[in-house]
Amino acid sequence: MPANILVVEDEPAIQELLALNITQAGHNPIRALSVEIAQNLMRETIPDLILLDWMLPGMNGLEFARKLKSDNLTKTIPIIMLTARGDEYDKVRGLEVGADDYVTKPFSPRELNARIKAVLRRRAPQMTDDPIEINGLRLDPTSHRVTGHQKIVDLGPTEFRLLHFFMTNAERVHTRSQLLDKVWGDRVFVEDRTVDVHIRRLRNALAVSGHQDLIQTVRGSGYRLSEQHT
Amino acid sequence: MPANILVVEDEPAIQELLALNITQAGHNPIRALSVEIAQNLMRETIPDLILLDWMLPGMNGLEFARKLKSDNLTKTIPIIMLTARGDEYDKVRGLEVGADDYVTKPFSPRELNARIKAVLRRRAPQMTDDPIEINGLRLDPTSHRVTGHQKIVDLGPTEFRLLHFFMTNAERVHTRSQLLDKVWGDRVFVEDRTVDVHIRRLRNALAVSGHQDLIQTVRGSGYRLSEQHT
DNA sequence: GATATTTGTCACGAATATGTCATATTAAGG
DNA sequence: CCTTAATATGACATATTCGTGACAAATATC
Repeated sequence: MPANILVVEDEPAIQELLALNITQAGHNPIRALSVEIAQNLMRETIPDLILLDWMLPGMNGLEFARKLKSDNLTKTIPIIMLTARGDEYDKVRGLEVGADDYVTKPFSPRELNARIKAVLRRRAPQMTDDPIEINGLRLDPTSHRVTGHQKIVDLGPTEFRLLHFFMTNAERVHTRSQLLDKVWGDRVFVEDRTVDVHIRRLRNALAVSGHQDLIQTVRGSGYRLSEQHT
Repeated sequence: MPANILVVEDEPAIQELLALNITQAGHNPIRALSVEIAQNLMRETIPDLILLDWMLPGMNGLEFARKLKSDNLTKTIPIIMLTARGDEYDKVRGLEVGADDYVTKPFSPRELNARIKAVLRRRAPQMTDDPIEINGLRLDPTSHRVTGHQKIVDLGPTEFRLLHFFMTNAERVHTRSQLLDKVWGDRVFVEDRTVDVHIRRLRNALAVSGHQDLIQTVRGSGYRLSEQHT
């Protein structure tokens, strides 16, 4: 599965190098010479990964990263930062704002590819055992409990898995087949429409705490869990 | 449950990086620039986990790890070692002396956090000999007695161990095989459904003090002891 | 060695969850 | 508006999971 990788780097030679590498790794590089260009490009395509140089003219990488991480739409996009060798200070700052990994310049193509691969492998946020809370709805995997506003939400196994998936991948539209893959498991053969029914059951159950509108229908595409009230 | 994590690393920049990461993961870093300092700090606080650099001035990491693992007081503390990239020799030696995991430098923050979490999760709440009381139900490991509301609850050996485990790991779901592992011991070959039967016997016995609902069924997953009513 | 207790397994009914369909409702485009 | 496609909903047959009582084997107790 080829991924769109946004490369934000002002030095053309290095950018060329990066793009070449990415192409060879079977992915699709999107080049931006500055943060401003990057922001424009992102209006068209939301990339799967961002390679971000830390030293940029104008708005610097740090600021850009912080901005990305504070926006719900983009906060889940992994960022790999490029730092000068031994620039530990940058690394620290980068981690502060939530960069996911870093590569020191001069980088070896091999290392870069390895890290890209590693990060992309985790593209779907791993379902951890940490409790998740969105909009007052709380899901705790270890106790297998869902609560919202002091009320206990009673869910069947499938609905629980479904909600769990939605909460770990919030703000993102999932098609029915994606949901079948991720929630049901890829070996089953069930109708797409079945998802609808489970969505309804989930919404129904969520009504006890007033969260029935949390899962939204995106006509023609699928479903999405979002905190923003449309 | 925040954990105290001792970071033994002589390079200040990297130490800073590690400490920041640990803080962001919700834990409490304790910094030591050398093994000697670490040993002093450990007189005050016994950490829950040790991040140990392998290349240290003075006494090296290997020696320190071996020392920790040979002392009864500290042998159970998990150790994650930091090795230089591809230094397979160190990895082998490290695992030999009982390190629990390793991370190669330069490490990705995400990977580090994942490993920290994994190691800490393995730290199962130890079954102590202290009496436990939940919801008016009291279990005393030393006298092997269970009482609830003045009534004595009569339990068979297996049911006692089962209840003991549930009470030390309350509010979380345990699958049948987890229970078989933890309560029966991991070498036995018993049917999953046997757990059901023992759960019923336990519930039955707990009925004399009105605690029959303390252990709840989580359909499709397992069982859970919880004070909160469904 | 006789008796009581504990333990694992099974069979079967009850409770619950699941997938599918038929039909109602809703949104989008002309 | 009206048409059409997409989604929501209720109902239902089926499948799955759980609770329960019974029972025989193993173990402990006297």
